[in-house]
Amino acid sequence: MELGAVRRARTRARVIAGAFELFGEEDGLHARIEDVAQRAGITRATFYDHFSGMAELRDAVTYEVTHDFLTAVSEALARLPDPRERISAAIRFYLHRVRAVPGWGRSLINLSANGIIFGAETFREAEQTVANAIAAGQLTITDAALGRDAILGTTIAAISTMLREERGAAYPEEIVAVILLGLGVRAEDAGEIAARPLPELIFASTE
Amino acid sequence: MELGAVRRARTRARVIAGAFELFGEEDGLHARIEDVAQRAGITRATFYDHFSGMAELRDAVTYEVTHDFLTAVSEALARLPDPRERISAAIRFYLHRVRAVPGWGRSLINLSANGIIFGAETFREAEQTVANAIAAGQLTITDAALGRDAILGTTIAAISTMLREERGAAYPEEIVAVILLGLGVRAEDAGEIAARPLPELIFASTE
DNA sequence: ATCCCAATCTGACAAAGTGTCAAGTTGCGG
DNA sequence: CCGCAACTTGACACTTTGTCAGATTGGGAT
Repeated sequence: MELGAVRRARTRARVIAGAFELFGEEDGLHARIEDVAQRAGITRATFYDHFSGMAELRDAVTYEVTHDFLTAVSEALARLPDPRERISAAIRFYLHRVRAVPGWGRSLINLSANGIIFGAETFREAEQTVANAIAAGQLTITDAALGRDAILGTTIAAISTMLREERGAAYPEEIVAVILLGLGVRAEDAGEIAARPLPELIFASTE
Repeated sequence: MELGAVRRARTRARVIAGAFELFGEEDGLHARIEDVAQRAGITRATFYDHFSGMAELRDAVTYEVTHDFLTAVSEALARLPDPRERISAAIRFYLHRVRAVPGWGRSLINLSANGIIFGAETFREAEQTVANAIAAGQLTITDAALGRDAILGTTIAAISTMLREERGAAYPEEIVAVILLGLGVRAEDAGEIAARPLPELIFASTE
């Protein structure tokens, strides 16, 4: 191990964890470097020893906060043979997590500079899954980008709604049913798929 | 007329028009007060004589830029008896305008602090229209907020996509068909409604 | 135990942007 | 062509960002 590397890593982790909290609070958009440093118990100078500025911090927090979740989701989805069920499960994982950890959702929304919560990776994955479902003849639409827009757009709107107003516990399943139906899944299948038990989600312990 | 009011109004209009241009450009998010003032051909001091700051300017531009369009849309929709067709036409008005005037779409996206392009007014209208369609027995969903999320979320994703990648001229109609189908419009109706000729859109001449 | 060196702290600085103000100039409306 | 409001000029205080030199601290190798 490099000299002082553990201390450095610990500090970095404290900064990211603190910033994540901050971004998830009311008015988290307007957090200043000073606030972030104070929350982490360090000085501004030290902050700049770890990050070049706010943009880099945002990227780091985004990565740290989504990476475990995203890989866990990816792995869980990989075990589902039906593309339609993969779509369903992905959306429900997101929405259930937002329901369970509202600060996570708020942080995500605040982190996204211009409303695009989902990174390029998620973007491509969603489109790919839709393409697979199309290839399997499960959908009536023929444009994967169209399906991706419906999925991600509706999901982010649902997240925003769940954070703003009280929605029932069944909201994620209802959202999924509407999306699947829109993509052309047969009506009698859409509801059933949306209600299937979710596979277990195992997070990599970064401890 | 008050003393000097016309000059004042003209200056204000120049500021708003210039800021609108600026917001629609690449990197329009980071426009400074100085830039806005320069574009309008005035000094910073004069800017502050009209607006308290960036937030108020953003509000003013948002209002100015959407109000005519929104009222025109509202009026055009009012003449459509079928709630499903009102949903369809509203979405298509937005998407076609973005296609015709990309700067308008970029400005809207940049103006929205956190991705919520649509103001509270539009929010309520969308939900109300969905509620009407539900009451008319045209949809299978029963939750108007759900329909609103699907409509607005998918629409904003589609706008974002149209500004980023090249999409065919038929994209708006395809988007509408997916949304209507998702809400539970019968498959044979969804496509037909999405393709109906749009009513004329008459803007109030603010000249 | 203790020594080394990277990590952190202290305190200061320059630069950029915001918001305000007083005093002077300009141009529209009567 | 007069008066008043709109605008300009030039300056200032304040906040936030980003950097830096020098002092201090703490983890890990010996």
